[in-house]
Amino acid sequence: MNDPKPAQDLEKPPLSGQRIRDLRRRAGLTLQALSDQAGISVGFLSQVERDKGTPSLGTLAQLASALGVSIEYFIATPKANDSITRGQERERFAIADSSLQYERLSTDLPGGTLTSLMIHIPVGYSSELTSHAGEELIVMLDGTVRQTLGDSTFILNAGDTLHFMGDTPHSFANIGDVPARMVWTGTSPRLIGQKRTRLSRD
Amino acid sequence: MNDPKPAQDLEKPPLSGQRIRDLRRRAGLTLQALSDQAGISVGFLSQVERDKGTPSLGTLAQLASALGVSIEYFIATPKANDSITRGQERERFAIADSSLQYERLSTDLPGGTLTSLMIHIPVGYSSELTSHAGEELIVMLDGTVRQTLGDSTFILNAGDTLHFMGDTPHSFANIGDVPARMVWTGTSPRLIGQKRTRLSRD
DNA sequence: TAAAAAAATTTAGTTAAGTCAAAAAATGTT
DNA sequence: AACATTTTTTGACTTAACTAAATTTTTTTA
Repeated sequence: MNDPKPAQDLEKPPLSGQRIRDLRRRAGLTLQALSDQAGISVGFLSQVERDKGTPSLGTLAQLASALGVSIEYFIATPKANDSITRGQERERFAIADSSLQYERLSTDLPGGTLTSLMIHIPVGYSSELTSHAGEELIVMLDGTVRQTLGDSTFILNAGDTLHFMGDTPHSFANIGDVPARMVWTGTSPRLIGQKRTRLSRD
Repeated sequence: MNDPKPAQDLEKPPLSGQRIRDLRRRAGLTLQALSDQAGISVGFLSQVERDKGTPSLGTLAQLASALGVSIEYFIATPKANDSITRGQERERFAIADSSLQYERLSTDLPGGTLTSLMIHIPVGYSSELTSHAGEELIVMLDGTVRQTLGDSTFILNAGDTLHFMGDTPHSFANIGDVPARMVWTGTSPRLIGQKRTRLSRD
């Protein structure tokens, strides 16, 4: 742990005051009106909107609440590179020692939160129970899957979807007699530290 | 705009110190190591992790960067209700005066950012150019779509995907001879006061 | 198992920036 | 042009963001 590189050069906070202003105007509010709702002074709000001041997280939460959005909306996002994948060309990966296979649909966009996978679930496969931060949305394309979610259990067929917060313990299993396929999309950060094995296409 | 209810209930800032701690431990870092990387003192980091102190946005950005995640990861999220949709039961909606139809796959989870739609694109349909905050990911299920993205144009067939930031001006059109179908997923926030259908990218 | 080392927490501060109220300036309305 | 409304600026206050160092706790070592 020598020569630790500071993560940042004491940059400005990653807050876009312009987004607050745009939202306020879209809602047809004056500075005074919004400041009243958010419980801050009108002068400070003016400064925040013009990036001449930075609110604390608590104050930012109040602004978000008054404007009916979540805090993330105000966070400035860096520029990103787009990504396209081709159905005929995507490689399949497998978690180490697992028959589960998946294709990566999304890419790592700076500051992005979306991760999406095409998951191929063999007949009889059953996952372990897991939970983590972020949202998850499953779109079933083929087959039949039993999804547990907390104390609930859902049978999902092609066309069905399930949208839930990932911190609820959840698992899934292919209970049909054909391989199942789903599009899994999540907003948990990319913390996938598990080993991946590259498979040839079948 | 009278009797403005102050949003300030003297709440704690919406920060989950535990998430920072979990992430640090998962990365195998000591308090000292992470504080060095983030450029803050070890004592303060300890307090932040135990919710006994709140970092400024700038400091939070440094922590996020040092841990390789985005700020959103640390924001505490309220409890949510999960949602399931059935392929055979979902209603189709249309934008006013448009032949474009869509089904809602996701639900509104408090503090959530994920929105997902099944979009049915008639032959010959062409959308207007649009841009907005948030990420977008398209998974093509059927048909052929021409997607413009900034200066780029992509032909997307069944199985192809495209992942991009929504602030790049973009549009799409069905250029095939059969109806097209895509799963659209986005992280743009749900703006209060705006028609929900705005999210269908028109 | 005791001692040493490492890691985490607590404490007692400093200080700068978050935030204010009021004045001034800019903008909108009639 | 006069007035009202909205926004910005200004000069302050104060408190919490953040520190270094001491203390405690936990882990490692022999």
